Amino acid sequence: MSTLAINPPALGGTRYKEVKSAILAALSAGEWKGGECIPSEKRLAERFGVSIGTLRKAIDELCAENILIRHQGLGTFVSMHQRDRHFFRFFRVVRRDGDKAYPVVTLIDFKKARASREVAAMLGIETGARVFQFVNGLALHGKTVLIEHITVPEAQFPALTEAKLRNRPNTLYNFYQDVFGINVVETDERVSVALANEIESAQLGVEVGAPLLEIRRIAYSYHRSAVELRVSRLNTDEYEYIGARPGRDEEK
Amino acid sequence: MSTLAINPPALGGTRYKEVKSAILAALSAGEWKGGECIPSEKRLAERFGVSIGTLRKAIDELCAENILIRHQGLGTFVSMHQRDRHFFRFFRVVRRDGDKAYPVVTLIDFKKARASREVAAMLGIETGARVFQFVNGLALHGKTVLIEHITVPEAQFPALTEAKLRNRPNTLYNFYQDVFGINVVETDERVSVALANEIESAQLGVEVGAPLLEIRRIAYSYHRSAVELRVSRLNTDEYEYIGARPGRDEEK
DNA sequence: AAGTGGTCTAGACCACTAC
DNA sequence: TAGTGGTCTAGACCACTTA
Repeated sequence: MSTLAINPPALGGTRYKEVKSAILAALSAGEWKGGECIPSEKRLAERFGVSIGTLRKAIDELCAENILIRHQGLGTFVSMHQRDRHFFRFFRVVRRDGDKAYPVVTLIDFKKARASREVAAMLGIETGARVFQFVNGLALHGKTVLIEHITVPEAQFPALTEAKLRNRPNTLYNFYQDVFGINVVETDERVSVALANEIESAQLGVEVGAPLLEIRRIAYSYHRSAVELRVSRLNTDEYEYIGARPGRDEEK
Repeated sequence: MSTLAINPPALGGTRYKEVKSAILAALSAGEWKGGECIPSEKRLAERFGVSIGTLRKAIDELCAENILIRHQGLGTFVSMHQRDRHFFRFFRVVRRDGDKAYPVVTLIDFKKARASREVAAMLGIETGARVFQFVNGLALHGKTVLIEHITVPEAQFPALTEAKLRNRPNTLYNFYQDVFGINVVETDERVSVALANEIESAQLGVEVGAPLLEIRRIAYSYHRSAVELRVSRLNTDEYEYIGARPGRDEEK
């Protein structure tokens, strides 16, 4: 049907913004899934009743936001952020000499819980809502240097189990995408200093009270809806956090 | 003359990339200075012998990189990153509740020195080259929470003096732009944990050995030429560092 | 009213990928 | 060879700014 046809620059302001919203809506609705190819520019232009140039401008923005990926001669695909080199877009820890390595992840703990007021506020859910909480240890070059405390809402991750988590073949965000249809496209991170507790001390091989880098991350899906809360603690003896690159506009 | 005219997709690959390079070259040459208006799109299109659409694509990318800023009805301007809201593109410290405040800067120390091997490597200059080193204390909400150790090459900052530094009206990067014609357009930052020394202890009001967040920044001008090295130490009792926002592509 | 950038069109031709 | 996205054109009209 043409319920998806676009009207004159009504609500969104401009045609290409309307087209962009329509594509985003189709993505949210699951019309095209992670890694799949969306229709050709020509077909989409016809579907939305705009010229190719306008359609391209909409897709340009979605590509700039890493929501879509173009491949010349192949088509335009729904981004799978977590594969290959894209991995380091979200994993921002490197050795002091700049060497980037893939971490070996170990699941340390897994449990069901209820969202505290703070957690609920950050995830945009109700206080007391059911959540899963799990803890990962990440090893780089054979040594555990990072502990992650992850919280996700049960509502968005139905039937998540420790076994599924342990047996996932890919990265965590890839797992979210494949199993739950959740696409992490953006994160906010705040960094500060914290002191190692007993558990971290044991896992990281540092003394209790040793200073660690604490990274608090909220991960978002398409319409900036929060899907995951993650508090990580990093031993910065040999590794560092890659900070900002204000190449693009970030605040407005 | 038409030495600036563009040839068929020769070296750079595509027309708009050539145009982009030509504009970047004109900027480096100082043809248009910080804050100034560059010629209209129509005029530039004629000058480079391309259509408006192609010229716009070149400028689109330069705007995306925050090198130019468009103002509808007014013109396109050479970006002054450090003014107003743009300030927080480079100043990535906020109170834990998210409140953003402008820091009050105090010059604590200023001296001439020679570049060590490490500093020289990071700044892309020769070991032993003359540099200026100065130290700032930054206060937020009336309390000093950040100490910056800044190193700049004398070659690029001729006749920099303590007095000039102290009397600058604007932000530091604005000062670089106005006085030395140096445009900071990009930075790399690495974050780790460090322990307060005596000086930091006194300035920040923490104990010697208290854990601080250390941010090491290299600031770059147009062609990714390094212009400043800055090591900052932050007391994260009440403030945090704003980390990555992988909304855009950063590594390739 | 004049000048600017912002949007949009309806094509053309090229480069790349797959078959 | 057919289909895809990538580049480029030569305009039109709109929205905004300044005067």
